[in-house]
Amino acid sequence: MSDKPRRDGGADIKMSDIARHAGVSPMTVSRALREPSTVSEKMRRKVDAAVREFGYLPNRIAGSLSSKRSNVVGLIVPSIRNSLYANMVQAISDVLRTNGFHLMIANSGHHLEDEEALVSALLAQRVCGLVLHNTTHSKQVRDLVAKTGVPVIETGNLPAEPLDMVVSYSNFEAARAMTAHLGRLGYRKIGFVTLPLRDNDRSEERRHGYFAALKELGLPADPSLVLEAPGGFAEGADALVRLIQTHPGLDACFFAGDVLAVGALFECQRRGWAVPGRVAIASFDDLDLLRHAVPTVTTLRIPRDEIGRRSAELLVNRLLGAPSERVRIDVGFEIVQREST
Amino acid sequence: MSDKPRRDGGADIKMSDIARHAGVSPMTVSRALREPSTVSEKMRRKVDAAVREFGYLPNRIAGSLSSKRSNVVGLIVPSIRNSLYANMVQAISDVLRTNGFHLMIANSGHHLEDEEALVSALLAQRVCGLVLHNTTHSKQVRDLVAKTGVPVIETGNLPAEPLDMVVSYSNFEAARAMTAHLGRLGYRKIGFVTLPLRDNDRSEERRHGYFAALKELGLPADPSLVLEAPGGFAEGADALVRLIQTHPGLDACFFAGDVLAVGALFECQRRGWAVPGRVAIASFDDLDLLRHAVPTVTTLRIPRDEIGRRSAELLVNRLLGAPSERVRIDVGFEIVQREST
DNA sequence: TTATAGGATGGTAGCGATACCAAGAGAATG
DNA sequence: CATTCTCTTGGTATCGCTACCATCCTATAA
Repeated sequence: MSDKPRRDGGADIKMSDIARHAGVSPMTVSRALREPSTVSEKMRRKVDAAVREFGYLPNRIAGSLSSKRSNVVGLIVPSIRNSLYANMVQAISDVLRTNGFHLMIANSGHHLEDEEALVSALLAQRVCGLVLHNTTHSKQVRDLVAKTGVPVIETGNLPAEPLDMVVSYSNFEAARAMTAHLGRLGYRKIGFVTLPLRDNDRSEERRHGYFAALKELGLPADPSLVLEAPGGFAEGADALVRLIQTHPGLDACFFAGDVLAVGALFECQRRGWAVPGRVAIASFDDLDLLRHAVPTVTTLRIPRDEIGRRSAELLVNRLLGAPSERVRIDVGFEIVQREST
Repeated sequence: MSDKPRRDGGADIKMSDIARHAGVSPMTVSRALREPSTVSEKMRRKVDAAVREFGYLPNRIAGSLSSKRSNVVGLIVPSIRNSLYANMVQAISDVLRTNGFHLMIANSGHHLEDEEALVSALLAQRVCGLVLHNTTHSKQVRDLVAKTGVPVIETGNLPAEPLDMVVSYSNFEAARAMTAHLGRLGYRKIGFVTLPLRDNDRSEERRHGYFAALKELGLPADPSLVLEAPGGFAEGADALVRLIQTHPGLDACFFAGDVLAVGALFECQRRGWAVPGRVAIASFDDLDLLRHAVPTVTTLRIPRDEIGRRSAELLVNRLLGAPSERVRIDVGFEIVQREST
């Protein structure tokens, strides 16, 4: 190939070329492509023919610059890997696509500084909207968002002071509800395993919810019943074993995050601990896995795809002209009682 | 609907504003931002100060149009939900990001027609490169790619006639190797459960691999030992039960796709079928889950993140000027023998 | 028939950056 | 001291499209 990396290939057909070959003005081509109804049948046919003949692809970059309008939404998630986010991303992607928008995705790895850099980068790309799976932001981010005025959806938690629109559930309420549920089932010594609390308001809220429920149940708040563990099968297993060693009377354990519960369940199978006979296990988030494991696992169903869908819908509506009003949607959650408790 | 959706907010600072406030020309600002080394220390400081003062964010859309260069890579996966792809996506995203590129993602839902529409849309956005998790394309797609000359990575299979660059493993070889492995372990009646074959060359290749291995093993090729199932726990369970009902002598089953094996394993636990005593179970793709299940599950390790990483690296190199040559990387696979076989 | 509205077209001027070339200022050379 | 070279800086012309306004034509009303 050539010296300079060229990426527009040989076929560099532009609108004016199509116009010339169709015997119309560039404006007519532009209109025929974007608002066909404003163009006469005859013109439209001429344009369509030329477009097809040359395989013309309008340059959306130029279009965006000229119209000051973009059709790309930016999304920042803590981790793309995590299947919970994946569900949400898929839902967002689907809604955007059916409305002619595209999705630019980035992952912050749970770091606030990274979020800052990514928000800047996405805004520099002039995305027309943002979805942030995170509700605690640096001042920089808040300023940027305020200054540019892009519509923003926050997700993953229900913040006290939202940037703009929010679609989420309450981590506090969810954790409290599950803990209370365990109490109602008669469990008295309930362990709590959480994802790392640092830089993660969601984990923090869940922990508060756990303690709030204990209080309501009239159970002692024993900090040594709380363990912090990075998400993962092995970590869940490990956490359960440690809890049982230090608290032989443990009769239930609530794993507030990602596959921890399943790891623990497998460990019980390995050690021959009956679930829920020896220890009951409850999880957070309705992974498919939990419904099929043996025994099936009690969990909190968070409607991740609904979150994605509604986020995208709100964004699209706003972009299509809906008034700029604060919206706060609590999608709620549901306790799914299964065999493990 | 308000009159005009504006998305550039109040703060609409452009390079010329920064230039004026810094007392330099726009070109100097542009250079100070992109190639600071070509600008004198003094100028750079003036520019930086002004940039910070106004919180200026360069407009990459304008930049791209002007330079005919974009820093966005397009990615099309069959499903964002699927955690296998998620691993790859994350790896791609990471590499791109450290090189200053962004990722636009779309999912085709396994439909070729959708791929076509998405490729067009991404090319209209003037992405500087494409990653396609699919190696069978419509003529339209092949033409588009050829005409625009964008660098393309294909992934997910090793095609006979690649579009451009390929990073993958051989589904045929992988399935053959696993089937042969089961044969070597002494299993004689080996079932095969595959994902839907329609529009999916990867599944098709796996099936061929299975039959090729049977032949090498001198085992009869019995089509009734092959079942097609959509991915999922329940589907895997169901498939195994049906196979065992129709073939009581079944001593092993190879699940060539997505969580099918785990679903089957759970079913065995429910029915009290010993694994591998009653039936051995082998899977495809090294989901974390398989390493932790009880029993642990024999599987094929496909280096999904390596695929993502190397894809992105190839793309970045090409974009940074590497010569345009066909590259075909076979990342291989590995049989992971565990307790289930 | 003339006036007038309204829909369909086209011309022109940007959008906000970068490429390319010209020019000025020093530094280095003979 | 003149001359050449290099390093910075700035001016100008796009990039490919769309907004906006002017124009033209046809249809309807008076």
